[in-house]
Amino acid sequence: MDTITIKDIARALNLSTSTVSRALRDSYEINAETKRLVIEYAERLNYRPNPIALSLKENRSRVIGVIVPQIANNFFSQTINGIEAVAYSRGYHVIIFQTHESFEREILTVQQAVARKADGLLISLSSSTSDVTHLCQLQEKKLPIVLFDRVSNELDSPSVTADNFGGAFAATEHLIQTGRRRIAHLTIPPYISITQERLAGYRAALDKYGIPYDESLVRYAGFGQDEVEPIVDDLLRQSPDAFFAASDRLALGCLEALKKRNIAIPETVSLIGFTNITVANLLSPSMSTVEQPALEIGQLAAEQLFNMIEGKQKIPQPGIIRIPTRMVIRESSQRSLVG
Amino acid sequence: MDTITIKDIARALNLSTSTVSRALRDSYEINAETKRLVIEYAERLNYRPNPIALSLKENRSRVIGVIVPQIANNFFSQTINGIEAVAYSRGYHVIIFQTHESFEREILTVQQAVARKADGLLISLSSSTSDVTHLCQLQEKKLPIVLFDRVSNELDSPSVTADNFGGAFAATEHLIQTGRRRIAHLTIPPYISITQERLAGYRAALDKYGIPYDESLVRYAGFGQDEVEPIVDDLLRQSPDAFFAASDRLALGCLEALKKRNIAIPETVSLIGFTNITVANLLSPSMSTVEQPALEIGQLAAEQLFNMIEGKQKIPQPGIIRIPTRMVIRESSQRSLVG
DNA sequence: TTGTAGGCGTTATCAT
DNA sequence: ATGATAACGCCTACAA
Repeated sequence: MDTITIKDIARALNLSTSTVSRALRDSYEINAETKRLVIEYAERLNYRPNPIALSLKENRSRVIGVIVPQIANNFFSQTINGIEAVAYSRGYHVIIFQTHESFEREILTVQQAVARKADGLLISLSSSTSDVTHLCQLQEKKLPIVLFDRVSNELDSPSVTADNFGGAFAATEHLIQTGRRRIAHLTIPPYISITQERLAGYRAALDKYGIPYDESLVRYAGFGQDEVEPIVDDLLRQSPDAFFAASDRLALGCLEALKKRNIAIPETVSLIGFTNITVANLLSPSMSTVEQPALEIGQLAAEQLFNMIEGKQKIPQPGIIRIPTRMVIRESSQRSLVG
Repeated sequence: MDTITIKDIARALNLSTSTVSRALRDSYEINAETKRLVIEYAERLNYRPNPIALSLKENRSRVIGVIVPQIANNFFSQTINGIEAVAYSRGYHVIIFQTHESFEREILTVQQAVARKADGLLISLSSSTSDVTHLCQLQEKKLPIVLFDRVSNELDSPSVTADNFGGAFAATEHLIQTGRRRIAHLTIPPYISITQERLAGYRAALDKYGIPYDESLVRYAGFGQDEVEPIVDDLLRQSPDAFFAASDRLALGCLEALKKRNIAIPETVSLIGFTNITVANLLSPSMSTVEQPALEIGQLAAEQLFNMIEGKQKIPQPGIIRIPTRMVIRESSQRSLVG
């Protein structure tokens, strides 16, 4: 791999490496003619500074690390899109890591990012992460960290999520207002912040309408292939008159299971995740959704991070920014489950 | 960022950096006691070798670059999953770049990957890439490159795709066998290999059944938001009795447009892309699909790449590996468009 | 068995 | 205006 270096240019032009370096960085104290010569030659040979050498020297990489549980997930891939757009506009590159919902891999992954001298980290916590000391330590070492989506208040960092509470509240309220009382809540593992927030929104809505909270209507599902179906069966035994699923995957799994059992669904609300409105519109039976602003979350999180990285003067305000969700109501024609 | 280096260990233990280095790499020519001491100390301080320094020294990075048009795309995100799994198991890391379907960004992106000393590249070409000399040049410099999904025979590299011809043939044949004769083909930009292959499969099936190829039934759509609808309208004017869409996105766009116009669909086949079978199963109107083995494509492509990177001895067989697709037939109840 | 020196590509400091 | 030198963290040939 015959990469051309500053040395090559220096040799060819009978200059010292320092002169070449200065010429390329357009230093003022350099002869205009020399400068022209160097720049021309560099261009002709398509010289590119070695980012690795620069990283070693400057102890930074112009790379930010993005750590997500899964890439193959509509929400996260759209978030990454937003992050990448912002990073790109600032001349940074993005390196993406997956934790596969494993705490151990999250730790390894964070170590890797740090070892590779990422200038900052954007993290969405794995579902098995309850302890964030590994992140606290980095923060003490002044590494800029921003959490998004799955956040933690154990960590004093800026965080960006959707308004999960509000979205869940609206979804549940809608179901109540259309006559449902026994609303099943199918949700993701309990540790994650979004689960808690969505559950709280659900409970608050029940509260508001004087409907008692019934624990037997709430079920947590992991990320396994065949976990959803038995849980739906289980919930059906509680004779619910509506389903409120906390994610795309669960909502789809739920629909699938119900269809299989030939159960007509009055209305199912999938909270959070149906960024892909196109799909939701075409689903049968139809399903109302709460749309999550994935792109915006990514952009805003990235902007927060760059504020920390570049404007070191500003003290990062460690607080959670919540971006409003948007509810899309799709009425289904049947209501057979309604009491 | 108080990262601990080999120097720190040397100073603390009153040794030279070389001794420490050797001890850590478990060199045979080192005193067992010294070795123990060093390793223990390193562990206690949680020492991690600086990959950047290593990259600079060894002129390689243990990172492979993956270049895709879009991350936020079911197919690509699943492919990346497969790639990552293989890379991870070999101790490599993956850095992902998006070209956003732009030739210019593909070039920039490839340069970046090279500058960052990626040990190899996995590329799915952008839809606006017709010229691959930028890749040929790298190949001459011995950089291992493997193409996947969107390949090119201008480049003598191992390539991995789905059996697009076979999939399209099967899809079209199925439509013919169920009585259709005027099968509209809604497809992606013409430059890309997969478009050509799918079109060829479509034509071959028509041929087999003596149906003349009608150019007015074929339309290419770009990746813009609102491109699909007018094209579908256009196609409808040709009074087709079936649709064969060449991607997830187009198939969904097509369904959406038809639904909006209250047009009953006898059957639409979306070729290639519905990795997300769950969604396809729930769609209304239902739609047969050709499933693409995204994960396997990623894995196989990565394996090819590692063969080139590690077993430099083996001459990479520059040929296209085609992984079979799987067709899932979902019969729709209505057939109103059928002549 | 251990230490010294040089180099990977670049820039900053200090000469000249 | 330009050059020599050292340093970033690591490894390795060579010396001791």
